Amino acid sequence: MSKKQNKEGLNVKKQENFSEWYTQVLEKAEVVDLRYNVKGFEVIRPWGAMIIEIMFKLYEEELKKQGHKPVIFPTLIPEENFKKESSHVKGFTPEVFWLQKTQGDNKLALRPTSETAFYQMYALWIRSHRDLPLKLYQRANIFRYDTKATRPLIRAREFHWIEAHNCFATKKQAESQVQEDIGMTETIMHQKFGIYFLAMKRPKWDKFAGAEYTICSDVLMPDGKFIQQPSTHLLGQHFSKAFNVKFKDESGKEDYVWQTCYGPGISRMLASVISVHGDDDGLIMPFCISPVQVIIIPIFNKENKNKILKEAEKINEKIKSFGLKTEIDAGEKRPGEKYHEWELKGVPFRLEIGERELKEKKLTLFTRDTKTKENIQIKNLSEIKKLGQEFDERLKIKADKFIKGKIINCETKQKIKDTIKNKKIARINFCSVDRHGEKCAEFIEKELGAEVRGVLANKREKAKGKCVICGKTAKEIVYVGRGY
RNA sequence: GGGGCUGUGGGCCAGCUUGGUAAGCUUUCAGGUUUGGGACCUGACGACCCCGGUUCAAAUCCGGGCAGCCCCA
Repeated sequence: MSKKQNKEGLNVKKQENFSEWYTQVLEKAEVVDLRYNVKGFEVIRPWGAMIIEIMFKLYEEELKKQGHKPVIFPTLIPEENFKKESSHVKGFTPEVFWLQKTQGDNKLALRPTSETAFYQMYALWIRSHRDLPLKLYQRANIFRYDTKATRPLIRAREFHWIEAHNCFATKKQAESQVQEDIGMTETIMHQKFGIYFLAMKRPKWDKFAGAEYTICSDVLMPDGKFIQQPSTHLLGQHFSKAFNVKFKDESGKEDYVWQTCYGPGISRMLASVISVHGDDDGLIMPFCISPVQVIIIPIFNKENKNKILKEAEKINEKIKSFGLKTEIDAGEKRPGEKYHEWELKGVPFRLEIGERELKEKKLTLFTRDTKTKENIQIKNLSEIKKLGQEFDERLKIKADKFIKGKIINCETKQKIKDTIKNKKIARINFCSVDRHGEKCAEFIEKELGAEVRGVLANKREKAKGKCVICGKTAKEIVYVGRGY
């Protein structure tokens, strides 16, 4: 290993070895520390935690805007709650972490998700149509004993998410909530964080345990694998019947509420932000979620140190006054080393201030994604806010392009196989996403090494012809890819 | 779930075949010198994943465990 490679920078290229790149960038940019000694659990370090905090905030602001209120539920759920909804208990029991301490005959679980905690309380809180709609969310960590290989942030056994649990008087209202949820994923994850997704209605055999249907946002990672991001579920009345969540309508008639739930996984979303935007020099944080939006690097020597630092402080205050997150790196390291560190951390803009800048009353501005340096007049510093928006727009456009040309229509099994091998997505005629298609899906998993991710949620695509797998009449067009 | 590989100072790793004083680079700390793209000099701190077995003697061989990575399902 050469001297250069021993330094703190990355020594693999994202394109050549994504797995290794991902692990390195997580640790070297100090997002997480992977040395914690429980499988599937990682320590999130300050840089990562600050990013996650901002992501939570943006998401929660949007939830509140859409009429949700926050709530905080206990981490423990008694076994009897799980058992109330039969498919839920079947789906989640294998993944539950059970506690050794029990409550009478009741085993206690670390929540893998909180439907069964929320809804017994909803039964107490909801009496009348006046109590509806009820839209609550919580910020929570949840625990799932995933039996697949774990990957930091991508597939962890603890993750940090938001879960929203909503109740309505009618199915129609519940269905429009599902649409609102997809819209929220678009507004926050795509428009703000720059992560492009396909809204996929999952096949019947792959829906959330206890739901009528599930719509997920599938994000394509640089290695050609899908990662499931926020999903929204139409729970219908399955849970409300199980937990006896009833209301009286205007005419005094009693009915079970219609429910939905929505789960944006923030830690997992961070995995996508890192993977989608990052490059061979490290992270590239979107301006709107970077804990430091502008890093100021003073360039000084013994003689002019005080003068330069004082000037840097002035600039810092000025940028702060525009409502931006900024910091001065006044340490004794040489400028070059500071440049590398902050580029590794993905800070969008760097301002350099030294003797030269002082003389000419301008600053040198480096932009992380384009790696360009330009001069900016001190009096024009307020422009940085606008530059930040342009920065995020560029990231988004670049990320959107990634999926272009990746969706391949496949008419034969061999072509599906080749498409998957080429890290692309197969779009195929498929017999059916209800029970009858499951055998074909199993074939695809076993023989072709990929998963049926579902049908497009918001675009009715008509299939013509035969199912590529079994040859029966195709009812649907489905998307097939590898998944995490 | 199946297979493969790996585990040595904070980080990257050599040593393991053939058992016998654990090497190097980097980081960190102290001092000096320096500061416009990963500087240099001097000195110091710091390690064999865990449990058991074989042996006069185990980083090394054997068994088990734990953790990580990769491939497959």
